[in-house]
Amino acid sequence: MQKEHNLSKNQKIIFDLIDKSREPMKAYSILFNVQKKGIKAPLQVYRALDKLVEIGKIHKIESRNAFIACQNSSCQVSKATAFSICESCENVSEISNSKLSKYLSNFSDSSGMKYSKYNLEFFGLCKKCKSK
Amino acid sequence: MQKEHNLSKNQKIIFDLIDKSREPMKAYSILFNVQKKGIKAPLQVYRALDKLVEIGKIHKIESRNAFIACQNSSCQVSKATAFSICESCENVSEISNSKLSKYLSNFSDSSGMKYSKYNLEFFGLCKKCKSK
DNA sequence: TTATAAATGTTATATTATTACATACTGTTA
DNA sequence: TAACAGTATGTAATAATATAACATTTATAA
Repeated sequence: MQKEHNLSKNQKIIFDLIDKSREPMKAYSILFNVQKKGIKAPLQVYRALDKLVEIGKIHKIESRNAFIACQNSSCQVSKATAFSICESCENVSEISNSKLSKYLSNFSDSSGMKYSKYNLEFFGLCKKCKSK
Repeated sequence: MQKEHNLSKNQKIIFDLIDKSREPMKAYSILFNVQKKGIKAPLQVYRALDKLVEIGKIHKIESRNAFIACQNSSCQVSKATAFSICESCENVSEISNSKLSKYLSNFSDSSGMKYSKYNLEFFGLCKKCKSK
């Protein structure tokens, strides 16, 4: 199970904002949105984001420099993430597919490298955009 | 087969530099290295990088904002990329594993999304760093 | 309670990437 | 070859993303 983390004040403000958002949020858009709550500087945002990523409450979409709340109540998600990204509407969702995650978590090759984490991003067109 | 592209002057300068590098290169490090060749501005670098990525001669390592030359002579690689990244020495290499690429290229789920591209980044410790 | 780790606040700055606009080159085809 | 379209280049300015450095405060636990 995921360890229960007591979020600090800033962490909670920022997590709640991201969690409510239907789309990935960028750091400076987060900053803009929390300024009325007293969070004034980029570093305050980035520190909270770093922590939230570390404990798996949010994920960074690397190709977009944006953050979404974890959709997955199960454990280990911060070490094994997969997303689908629509290149037209930019909708992003977390893929929760146990076969996929099992396959990738168990992946090993001849390089002698020990993999402890992965991030996978699929790109394409979502149902809506496909039919346009 | 991969279409043969005649690289332009800037594209060639920048590709050659990246191709010779044993590690992923960042845009501004590339800029610094090609200034003696007359490429003076970030935009000149980014334009060449964009094109080189588009035609699959290089790949962007999203989690590192860095670029490496494609190690794969086969086609389609720019649409189906996988890398292993050592979190200690930051060594990055392209994974060429046909089972993995087949599995991911054929991946589909119930979302109704049509996937046309993916990027996968594995993290861990390489052989050398593991034994330290 | 005292020490330690974690979080916060603040200023400044570094790094990564794009906009906007003008010009030049390359290849095609009329 | 002239005209065109598409691609590439040059340049300046600026936007967007992220971190360094330092001082202080709060939470946790020994």
